[in-house]
Formats: sequence, structure tokens, C-alpha cells
Amino acid sequence: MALTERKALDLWRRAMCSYVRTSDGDMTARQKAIFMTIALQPGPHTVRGLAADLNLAKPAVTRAIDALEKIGFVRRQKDQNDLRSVILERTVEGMDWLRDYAGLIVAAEAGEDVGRPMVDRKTAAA
Amino acid sequence: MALTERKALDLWRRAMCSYVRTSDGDMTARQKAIFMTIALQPGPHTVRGLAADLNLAKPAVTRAIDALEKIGFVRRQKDQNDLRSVILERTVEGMDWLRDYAGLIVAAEAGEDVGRPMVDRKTAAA
DNA sequence: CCGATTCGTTTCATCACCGAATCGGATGAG
DNA sequence: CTCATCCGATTCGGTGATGAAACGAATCGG
Repeated sequence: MALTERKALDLWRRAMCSYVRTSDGDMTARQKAIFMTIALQPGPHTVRGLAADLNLAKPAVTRAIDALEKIGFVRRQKDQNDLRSVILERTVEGMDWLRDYAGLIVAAEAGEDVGRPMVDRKTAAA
Repeated sequence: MALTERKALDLWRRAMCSYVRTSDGDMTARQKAIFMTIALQPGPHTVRGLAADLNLAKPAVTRAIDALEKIGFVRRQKDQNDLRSVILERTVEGMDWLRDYAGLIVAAEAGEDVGRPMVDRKTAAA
């Protein structure tokens, strides 16, 4: 395995472990992808747009938005130019979470492993 | 928001979106963290060790291992020094998946956005 | 030998998510 | 106006994850 790949995986592992450790571990990968797209990508975001972009069925996006709205990360806004459409907007609370999440990743990149060491004395000694 | 954080978030977003797009979106964050720890960290891994390390209840780890074993990424091996313990080992299949996953991250790091552009013509025009 | 402890697993009830099909409402074309 | 189309939401049955509690088996201590 290439060195950069190994490094990328280790970064990912640390960040992922930190996330699992700290949080209540709720958000789905799908929800994360959708929320981060809404929060970080330009342009008005719609259900169909996200569904097409992420190669998902529309109901899946709707449900993810439901979850994201429930925890207050995203807001639904009717499109006045086409009342069928719904514009998805990020909230301040969502951005706050995102900032913390970024801190997690940056810390992982710096090599910090949030949490205790992982050797198991008993088994390791055997 | 600091520049490095913004960059880290964008990397994360791209990788996460690629993952959602390509895969059938099955693995939980918890499962990923556990599997990557088993696959990338040294030392014999046990249920209790992972539970302590990731701050999880043991049953949660057992169930995650069940899922990982079911898809063939992890193997259970009885500890001959203590028949109560179970040593978790990675499999070749798991490492194959991990290699692909690393490729996803590296590609995201390189700035490639796997999939189609995300503007929605209709809404963007409004 | 016998009780206490430690391991991993199993059970239980609950809850969220999944894909597929369908819905009502809004829009656009004829 | 009328019909086809598009949008987002809802329903359906089924699957899987969740935390809490209790379990059998193995080990250790006295």
C-alpha cells in the first residue's frame, strides 16, 4: 500500500474514532454528506439536486433532510419562484457543529489521538 | 473559520460524498471506526479493548463485529491463553476494501469530485 | 473446592433507516 | 381549460442498529 494512502487512512481512522468517542454517534454517512454539501457548496440546494448529485432516490434525501431539520442543522424554505421546490439552507447551529467537526479532523491530522491508548494490557501481555 | 479547517472540511465532504455515491452506503461510523482500528492499529484486539478505547458498551462492539464478520472484513479467533477472550483479526477482503477507501480519500485530497457537478440548472437560474 | 469476577454474547423493546411505490400539489404545454 | 410532467412528501413492509439488562462460560482468589 502506498505511503500517502496509509497516511490518509490513519488520518481517517483517528478522526472517525474521535467522532465515535465524543459524539452520541448519530449522524449517518448519508446525512453527513448531504449536510456538508448544503453547508459548504454554493448555490441553492434542492432535494432533487442533492438526489442527482449523490445518486440517491429522492425519498432518501427527504428523510435525511427530516433528520437534519430535526436536530436543527438545516432549514426548509419554499422556493417563491416554483412553489413545488424547497430550498435547503444551513443554520447557525449546523455551522457550529461543523466547526467542531473540522477541529476533530485537524486534530487528527496533527496526529493527536483523542482518547486513551488502545493496547489491552491483559491480551497484549499474552 | 480558519483556512485549514475549511480545507479539512472540504476534503471530508468530497470523500464522504464519493463514498455515498459509489457504495451502497451500508457501514456505520461505528463499524468503520472499529474496523479501521482493527485493521490499522497494532496489537491483538479484543471486544473489551475496543469498547474501552472507543468509549462504547461491549454489546455495541459485539454487534458491530457481527456486521463486520458478516461482510467478511473481520475474523473472530479464540484466545488460547484465555478462552473467554476473542481476538479480532482483519481479513484480506477487508484490506482490499480499505485500499479502495484510501483511494477515495486520496482522490478527494487531490480535489477530484467523483460524480457529476452539483448545480441544479432550474433552481440556479431562478 | 467455591464464590466472585471478567469475558463476550444474547435477549428485549424501541427506534431509525432502507427501497419501491404512490400521493397531492404546482407548473407548463397544447 | 386539460392533460402530462415534475417536485417533494408519504406510505408500506422489511431490515438493522440502539441501550439496558441478564446470560453462560472461563478464570481467579481464598
